[in-house]
Amino acid sequence: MATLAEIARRAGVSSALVSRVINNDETLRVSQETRESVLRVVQEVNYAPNVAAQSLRSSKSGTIAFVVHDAANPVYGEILRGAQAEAERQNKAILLGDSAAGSVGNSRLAQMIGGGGVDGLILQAAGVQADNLIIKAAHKKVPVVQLQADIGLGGSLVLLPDTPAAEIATRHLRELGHRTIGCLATVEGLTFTESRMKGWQNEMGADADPSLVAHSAPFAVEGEALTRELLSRRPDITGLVCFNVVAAIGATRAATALGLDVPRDLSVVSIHDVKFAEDLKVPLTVVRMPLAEMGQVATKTVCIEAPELPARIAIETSPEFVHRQSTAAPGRRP
Amino acid sequence: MATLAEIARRAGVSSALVSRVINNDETLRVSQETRESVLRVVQEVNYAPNVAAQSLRSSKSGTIAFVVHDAANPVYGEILRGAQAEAERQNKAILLGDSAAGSVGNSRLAQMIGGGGVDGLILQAAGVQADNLIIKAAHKKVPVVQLQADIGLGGSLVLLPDTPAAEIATRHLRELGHRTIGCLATVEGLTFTESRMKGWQNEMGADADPSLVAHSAPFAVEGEALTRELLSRRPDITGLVCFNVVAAIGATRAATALGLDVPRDLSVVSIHDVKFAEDLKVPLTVVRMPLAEMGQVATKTVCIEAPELPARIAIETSPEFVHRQSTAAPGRRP
DNA sequence: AATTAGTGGTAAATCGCTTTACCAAACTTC
DNA sequence: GAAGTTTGGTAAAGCGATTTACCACTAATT
Repeated sequence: MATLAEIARRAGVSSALVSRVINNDETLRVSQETRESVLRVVQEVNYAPNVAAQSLRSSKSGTIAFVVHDAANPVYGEILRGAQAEAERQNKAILLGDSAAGSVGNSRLAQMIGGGGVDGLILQAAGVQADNLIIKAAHKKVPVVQLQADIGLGGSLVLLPDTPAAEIATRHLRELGHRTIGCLATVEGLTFTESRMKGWQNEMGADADPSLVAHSAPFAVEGEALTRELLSRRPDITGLVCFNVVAAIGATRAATALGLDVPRDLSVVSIHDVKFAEDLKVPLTVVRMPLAEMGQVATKTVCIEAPELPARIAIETSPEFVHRQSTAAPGRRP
Repeated sequence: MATLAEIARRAGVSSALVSRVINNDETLRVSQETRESVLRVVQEVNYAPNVAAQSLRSSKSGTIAFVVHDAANPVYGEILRGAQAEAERQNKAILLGDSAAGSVGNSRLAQMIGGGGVDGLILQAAGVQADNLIIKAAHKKVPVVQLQADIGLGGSLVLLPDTPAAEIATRHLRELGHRTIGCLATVEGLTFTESRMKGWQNEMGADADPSLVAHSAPFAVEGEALTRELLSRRPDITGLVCFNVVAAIGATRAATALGLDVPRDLSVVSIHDVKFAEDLKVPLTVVRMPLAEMGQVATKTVCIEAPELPARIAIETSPEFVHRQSTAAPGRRP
């Protein structure tokens, strides 16, 4: 692997000169021929600067960590896609951490976060308490952006239009004539859960009753179990707003298992879309969130070179309502 | 950010000593009290070694690059999960590259690969020609493992039990009584495509006719289009083996659009499973591949410290047949 | 002739960690 | 008491890139 010194030797100049030529140092005065001979050697040996050395010198790694609690979750895929695109623009590479795949805390990634090996940290920890060790590692060492929920890491918090999304979903059911609308929410206490709850409440008005609410982790089995419970508690429910599409799929399973037809007996609308929604037994009516944009904004934010990041960033892009066949007027087929 | 020197100063010793204490140098003779006072300071300042410096000194980055051409593809998610788990064991962090999300070639990731910033490269480029620049960057600088298809990068090639999987799928249809079985294959010429073709041929024997084969990229729309074409060419097809589950979903769309019932008029079996397969209109019968294991093996292989990696590694774990409702005897409902 | 101004570079110090080689001082041993 | 031996460390040389300060040499100006 070629080094600057090697090139300098071959070109018969100093390594300082080579570095300054390569980096287009404006203050450098160099003859055309010297410059060219340096560049020729650079080509010849296919030179690539050693990133560790650059990183050591500059205290910049060119890397940001993106930590989720389940990389296989389709929702994160889209956030990641947005993050990746923006990272490309910022000339950063993305280190992927999966807090479900193991304890991120004492992983290499944590070492890197603690040891100046990343320029920023984006953390998506919805539903699971963040790994304390990673928090500690990151503490004051690296810009942090939290996605969707404030789990006390400090740094920026990027939020989706959660309240509007829940309002859109709920309003849709109200407009179809539903009055008793259940709320299959996400994990209690998380920022986005509370914002979505507010959206549901806003539209439900006096009809918002605590017994209509269940909190589910974003897994199908849990969505199914909690929907069963919810429906046994409130058999009068005709519509259900789900805060997570994976839980919503569980909800349709529960309905089917209980002999209910979706949407005739139970309308289901969810936040977040899923691939192949059209191919499901019950194609879900959903409210799409600007997930890629969130990933993009988070990445951009974490790359800002500023003493203090903005505390909160709200993604303003409107959620997109997608009507499929899981919702209809009560008692009706679509 | 604390440095070794800082700790040394505080503890009143040399930084060499601190380093050797921290790294448990067996050859170091040190008094108990000195050791303890060093460790105390290390705790106090919450010391984390600078990874760039370590990396520069050791020529190891503790990082491996995992490059796919579409990180959102569910199939890769599982490979990635396996890779991540093994990376944890090897104490490596994973840099994720998405060759679809942008040109990996001149990205930071490519710089890192070329500049000693990664200890290994795992490349999944099925169906898309690999980015030449990344190939060049990696050339002879870093151990490379290719997944599923040899795209001329050298290094190791990790292969799934492709032929057995295709055999299992095809045999299943044969045993149900199908004779005219189409083959919705993946991109022609790729290693795994050819291996699966062989599996199909093995079971079809004399019935293997080239007109029964179509090659599709792993997208639903393309699977749909090619299935239409295939069925118009060979309307006598009663069973279809798909090499990719996403294309298989497209195939069921095509069948439905043509007024065919799956499985009564067309049985569909696919390689690879997908989440929520049970919730699809047509729950797909599939042959699951040991994807996580492939990710794990690839990671382990790329981490081997050896002059030469093994050229080929075959994953021997048997594919897992999962019978759902997309296959039945010709003319029958399940 | 002496000074100034420009041209075309270079030396050397960091960045922070690791490792090899070496060395005082204290303690044994003969 | 001279020669080893052990104990408990340290000095210094890198790893490779960047950057600041400085310098030799030529050409132009006074």
